[in-house]
Amino acid sequence: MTTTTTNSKRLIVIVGATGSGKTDLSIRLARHYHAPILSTDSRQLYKGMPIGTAQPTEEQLREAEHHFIACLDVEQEFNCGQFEQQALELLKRLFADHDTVVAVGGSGLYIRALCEGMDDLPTGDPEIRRSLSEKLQREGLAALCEELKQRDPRYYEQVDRSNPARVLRALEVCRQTGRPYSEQRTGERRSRDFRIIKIGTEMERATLYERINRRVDQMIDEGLEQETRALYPKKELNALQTVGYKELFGYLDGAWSREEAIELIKRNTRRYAKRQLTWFRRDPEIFWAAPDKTDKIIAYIDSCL
RNA sequence: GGUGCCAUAGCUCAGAUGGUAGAGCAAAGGACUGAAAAUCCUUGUGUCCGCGGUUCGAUUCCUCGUGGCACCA
Repeated sequence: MTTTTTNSKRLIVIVGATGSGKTDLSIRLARHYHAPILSTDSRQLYKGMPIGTAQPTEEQLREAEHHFIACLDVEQEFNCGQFEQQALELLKRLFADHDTVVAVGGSGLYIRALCEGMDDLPTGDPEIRRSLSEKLQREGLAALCEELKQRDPRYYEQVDRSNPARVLRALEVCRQTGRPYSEQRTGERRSRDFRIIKIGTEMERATLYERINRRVDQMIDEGLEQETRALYPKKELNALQTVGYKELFGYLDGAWSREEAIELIKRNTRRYAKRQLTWFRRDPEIFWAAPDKTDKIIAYIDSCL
C-alpha cells in the first residue's frame, strides 16, 4: 500500500442547530466506526449544567467514549483558542489507536477553530478588558471606536462599529500587543493532518421549532429549575450566560413569572438555533442530511476518499 | 328566535370625513477569530371575512350572507 499516514485518519464533524438530532447521530456513527466522540459545544464542557445544555445522558455516555463533556468547573474561563489547542492534543492521542473520531456540537466558532485554526492572538488580559469595559460604560461606544480609529484604522473601517464586543476585543488586542489587531489577523486556514468530513443535521424549520419547544418542557420536567438554583450564586460567570439559565435567573430575581421564563427559554433557543443555521449555511463543505438517515450518511462518509 | 357590537399581518390590535394600510409581539435574512448558547445589524410578511350595490375609485359607506361575542327572550 502506498497510503500515506497523513490522511488515513479522519474526523467526522457533525454540525447543526440545537435540538436537531446531533447527539443521537453522533452515537450511532461512533458505534458504527468504533470511534470516540469529541464535543465541540462551548457549554456542554461545563459541570453542573447537564439538563440546560442537553448533555448526553448517563446512558448515552456509556454507549460511546466521550470527551470534553462536563470537564470544566463553571468558574474556569475557556475560549476557542484553548479549545483548538486542547482538542488537537486530544485528537493526536485518539488517532493513535483510532482511525476515526466523531466531533459533535453546535458552537460554530469552536468548530472553525478545530477545523481551520485560529490566528495567533492573545486571550484578553482581564485588567485591560476591565479598563475597556469601564471606558465603554463611562464614555460610550463612540469613544471606543475613536480609540480604535487611532490604533487600527484599517480594522476600524471594516468592523461592525455598533457591536461593543467586536470593538472591545480589537482594542484589547491592540493595547495588549501594542500592534494593530488587523495586522495579526491573517485569516489563514491551518492544515490538519487528518481528513475532515462535515455532516449537517438537516430538519424543516417548523419541525425543529416544535422539537425545541418540547425539549424545553422536558428540561423543566427533568429539574432545570433546581439545576439553575444551584448555579444562581454564580450567575455572573460567562459559562452561565446561557439560554435556559439566564431566563430562570430572571424568574428567580422576580423579573418575570415562571411561565414567562419558560416561554422566553423557548424563544431564545429558537433564535439561537437560527443563528447557528446562519453560521453553518455558508460552509460549503457541509453535507446536509436528515439526522435519522444514518445509512445515507454512512454511505456519504465512506464515499469520501 | 330578536337586538346590538365586532371581523385588518402568524397573534393582539390601531387606522383612514372613500385614493389598496401600520404598531407591539412572534417571525425571517445577515454579520461574527480567544465572552460565541455571547455580541450585533437589517426586514412588514396582508384577497383589510364573502357576494353584490353606490362611486372615477370601496378595506372604509349601504344591502344580504357567514363566523364570533354580548344582551334580551
